[in-house]
Amino acid sequence: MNEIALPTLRANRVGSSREDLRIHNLSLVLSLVHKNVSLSRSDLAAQTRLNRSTVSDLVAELSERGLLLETERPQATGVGRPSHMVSVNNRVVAFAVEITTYAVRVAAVGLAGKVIDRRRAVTGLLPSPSRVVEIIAELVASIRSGLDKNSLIAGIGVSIPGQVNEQTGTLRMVTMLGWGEVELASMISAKTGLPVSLGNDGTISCVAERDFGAGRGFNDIVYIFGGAGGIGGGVIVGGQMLRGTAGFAGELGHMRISDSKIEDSAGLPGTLEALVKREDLLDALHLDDADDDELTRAILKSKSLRVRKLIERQIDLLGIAIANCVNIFNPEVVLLAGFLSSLFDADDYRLLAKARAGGLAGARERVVVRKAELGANLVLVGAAEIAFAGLLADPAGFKLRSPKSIK
Amino acid sequence: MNEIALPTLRANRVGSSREDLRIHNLSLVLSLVHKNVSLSRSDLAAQTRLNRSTVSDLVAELSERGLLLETERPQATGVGRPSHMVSVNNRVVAFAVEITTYAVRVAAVGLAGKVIDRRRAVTGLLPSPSRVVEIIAELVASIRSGLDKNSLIAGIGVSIPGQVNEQTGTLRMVTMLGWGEVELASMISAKTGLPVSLGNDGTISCVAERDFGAGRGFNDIVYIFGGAGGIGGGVIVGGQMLRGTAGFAGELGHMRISDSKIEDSAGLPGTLEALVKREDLLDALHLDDADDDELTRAILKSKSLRVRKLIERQIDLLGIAIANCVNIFNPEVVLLAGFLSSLFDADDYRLLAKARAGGLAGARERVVVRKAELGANLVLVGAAEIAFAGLLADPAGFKLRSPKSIK
DNA sequence: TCTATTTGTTGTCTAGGGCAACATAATGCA
DNA sequence: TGCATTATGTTGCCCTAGACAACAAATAGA
Repeated sequence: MNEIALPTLRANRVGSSREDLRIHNLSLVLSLVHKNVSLSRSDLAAQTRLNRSTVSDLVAELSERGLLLETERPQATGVGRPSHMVSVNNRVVAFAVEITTYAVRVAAVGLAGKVIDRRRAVTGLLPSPSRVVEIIAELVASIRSGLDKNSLIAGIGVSIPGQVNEQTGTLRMVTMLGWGEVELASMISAKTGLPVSLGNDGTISCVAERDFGAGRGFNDIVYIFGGAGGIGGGVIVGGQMLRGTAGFAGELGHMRISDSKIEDSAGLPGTLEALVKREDLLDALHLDDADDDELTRAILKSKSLRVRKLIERQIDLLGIAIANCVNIFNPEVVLLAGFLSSLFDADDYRLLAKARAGGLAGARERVVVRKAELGANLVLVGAAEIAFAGLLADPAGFKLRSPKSIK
Repeated sequence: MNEIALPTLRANRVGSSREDLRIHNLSLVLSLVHKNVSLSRSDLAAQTRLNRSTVSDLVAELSERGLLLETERPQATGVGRPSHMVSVNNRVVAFAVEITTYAVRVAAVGLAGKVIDRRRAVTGLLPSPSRVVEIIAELVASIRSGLDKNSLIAGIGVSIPGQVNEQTGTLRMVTMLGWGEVELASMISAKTGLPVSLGNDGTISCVAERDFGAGRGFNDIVYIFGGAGGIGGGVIVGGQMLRGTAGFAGELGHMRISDSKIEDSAGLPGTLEALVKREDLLDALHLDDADDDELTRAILKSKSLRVRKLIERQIDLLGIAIANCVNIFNPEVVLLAGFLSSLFDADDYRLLAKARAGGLAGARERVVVRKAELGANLVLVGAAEIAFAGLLADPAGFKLRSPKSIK
């Protein structure tokens, strides 16, 4: 029904001129097609409530700029003249980068959300920032050289397993990598000649879920992700990513919920991340390593009382955290990803009961708790999304690059 | 329900036409003058980045509608032709209603933020909703009859010490009054013939602080209020009130931060509200009743070890809650109101240290913790703000009423 | 008094969305 | 098969609202 994450125009406090109007409407149309991959022009007119002729004009401009494609032969859906389908041009691409503890993944992702090419390189343990930047630049260059000549490059979006100042493109405290303050965005930009956007991995995954996953159609989402390194999160408020002043918002894993002295990865005691750990589950199940599906299966199969107790404890704690989020954000949906979805599968009834018990009457009623949808490509798609953000916000003003023009 | 403060244009997902443009710019100008009480036309042009002639035109339309006033004799500020001052017309009024446990306050508040008239009636303990509505209607009517004939009435804004569905104007769970689900907005509207907006008291106070108090100039605010009935809160994200799906968001007091079994007013254990209580302070200080200033003085004067310990415990818990908020919202400022500001005064150093200790590196750095500013009129001003919201959002389309036309 | 500076005012220009009329392409029924 | 119906695309014109430029007005300072 409602479309989400549509472009908020510029939610700033300056006056708007006719140009802003045009930018907004172009942005709106492009964003709508982007989210739905393909739409008819009449759908666009209906959803935007703009005049047919206006939509035609907007679509024409976006097509001219190479952002949209119109099908020649429209297929009929019912009575009346069939409408042309408009789809996003997947030749408009962004480079999505995922930095993890010991590897880097880079992908070219089309505006239609399709992964066009993907490479991966192992960085080794605790690599230096400049080494990682080098590897990223190499991977980007090699993918770039293989792109279609007509491609248009929007930029690079990078997912970071730690804190990021999104305003300045600076890293802070990536404990998993042992990095302190690093000017990552400008470093990557210098080596590639492309604009770079950074984002926290939780935030980025949340965006991906909103646009293409279990969060579609929702405007108020709490997303909690459990990975090997800890628990991250992201929050969508009124269709918009919650960023905070510097982009540090959404650290749901470091929410303190207990008097326990056990510390999380950031050294904070009694937090959700400190108490609900993937490792503990693996230990109890005598698993060395497992992906989330294997973990879920192992949990469901296990007859061990110890495992049972552990899971109940973790579920109860997760329930408390969810309740806190519900009281604070009054969201439409809470999405659980990573091993937290294994906990959901283990005993969703208990989890929901616990979450409800801690929520206030009003807020908890309509809340839906769900598993996230997107799998391995999640972060890459999300990273591409933040790279596309500028283009989507101002389709006419955003400068796209060719695959050839290096630097 | 509606937005207050600066009008973020319509952050909606439909296309914009020229009319929307006009609405936005009118809204912007009116909101700016409203926030600053008085501004010169050149200031307006500078701040909105609109053309001088456009600002003139907008101001002229708003003046014609009786919303703004222009001074005849501009006073010079420097070189150049002096600019006309534009101020908000305080004859445009809203009725602000504050419902508390045993009394109702109603005020007429001008668009300039001045309280024009104010009445109060004691309701007795646990009055029925319809009784309270009756009292409100009477107070509104009596104030209304005394208003200047040229007044323009925007509507009624009501502050509720409990949960409110702002979308539907329905109350839920006002434990302090023993009320369940009540269609309060339509009840009041039926008796007064005026549009009614409801808001949670925490939310409303937060809005008032943002617009006229310690939150001026900030876009990301966490507000925590400690009253006799418990702890409420409000959050401003990117200049906008955090509302959630149904308007239940911002219940910071019910955030669970401990394993303690002590329950808060909603029956939730281990929450901030359960553990940090005004009552406990009064008890320890052997005070029967005291306002916040008296409380602060008593705290600072007290030499009792028991009091000292209690305060330290409360401060530490409040610090944890603040840290959680900082990690979740990455705000620019955290405002403490009510008896929480007494705790701040008691030992701000300890409180800040505790809050910092629980915050993540990035988010905690620039956070400022402050006492809220506005006093007794806070809630009334805030309630008026939510009544003005519709007018500020669409100055040309909003229907104002005369004092005479009853019903 | 004259100049520089800033602001207000007026008339004109123009971009861009609305609208109506018409063209087009499908369905459905006689 | 032909014609009515319906939904969509296209075209030309209109209108509004903001920009802009030129000029007037009001101040300070020399």
